[in-house]
Amino acid sequence: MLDPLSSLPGYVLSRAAAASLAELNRELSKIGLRHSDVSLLILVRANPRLTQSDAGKLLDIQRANMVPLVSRLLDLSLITKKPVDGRSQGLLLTDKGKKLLKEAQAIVDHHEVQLQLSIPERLRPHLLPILHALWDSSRSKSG
Amino acid sequence: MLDPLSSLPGYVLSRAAAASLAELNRELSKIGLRHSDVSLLILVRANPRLTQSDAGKLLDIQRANMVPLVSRLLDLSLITKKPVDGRSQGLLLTDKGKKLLKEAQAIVDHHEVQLQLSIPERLRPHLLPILHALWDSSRSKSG
DNA sequence: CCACATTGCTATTGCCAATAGCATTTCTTA
DNA sequence: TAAGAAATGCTATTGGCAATAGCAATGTGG
Repeated sequence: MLDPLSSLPGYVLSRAAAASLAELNRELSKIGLRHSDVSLLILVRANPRLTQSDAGKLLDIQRANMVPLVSRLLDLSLITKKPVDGRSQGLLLTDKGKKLLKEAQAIVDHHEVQLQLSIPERLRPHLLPILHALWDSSRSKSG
Repeated sequence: MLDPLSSLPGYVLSRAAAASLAELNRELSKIGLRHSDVSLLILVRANPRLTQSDAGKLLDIQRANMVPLVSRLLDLSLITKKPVDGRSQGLLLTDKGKKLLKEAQAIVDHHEVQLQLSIPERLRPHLLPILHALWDSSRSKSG
């Protein structure tokens, strides 16, 4: 059966990303989180009092779509909000959030290592540069 | 603002794929198609009388989710069904489908070329091998 | 002060994947 | 060949996530 799609980098890129994300989500579901939760938690840990809007900019998630994501983490008591001014609220990890993030981080780390190991050693140094090049170029067309 | 995510290959992979797909869909929307439509059309062109189930296997789309996809292309008169046996039906491109696919192919080709050009020439030969390595490993975990 | 931008939000829509279950048809094999 | 197993196409539903339009409250700069 002919598969003309597998010679198209764009197609393979999408398939690889989808499969990788699905695998990560499978692992993360064991601790009740999704990849989007973890990316936000990691961001808030690195940037305490980060604004919901600014987080959205870094994650390329629109303000409107940040609402249910943040709400979920609030409901789970993984983060809190502290008013920065009258309209903005800085996000902070709770102790529970910090603790759960450590577990999530272990899962993510393992996932990332597996990703690295999955490609031939010879090609490994080129992985991140190539991905960043792809990312940057696509980004410049939309943002 | 710290962005600890951009050093994670898995994260960058997802972001790159999402951005690339969004860009492709933007272009394809001009001719009323989506990337999933085009991938199926390309597959049917390469494998006339391909079964809906087999197409799903190649595209990694479950049988249930193939239904609305195929229905849409039928409604648009881009494909037809010809019974293969009592339960299976082979998919075929209509003349209209062939014509529209040519336009889609031009868009896809341009997209793929841009993708290639977006990364430094030195890294270009490594693109497809790396993506395939990522795809294969993720695939082996789920399929 | 006033026009403008920003923040967080509601509400809706669309795309796509996942699951469970069903009727029909085909294949297997005992 | 009859019976059980598998395959095919489908319905119906759910969940995750992105995109859009619009709103009230708040902040900012001329």
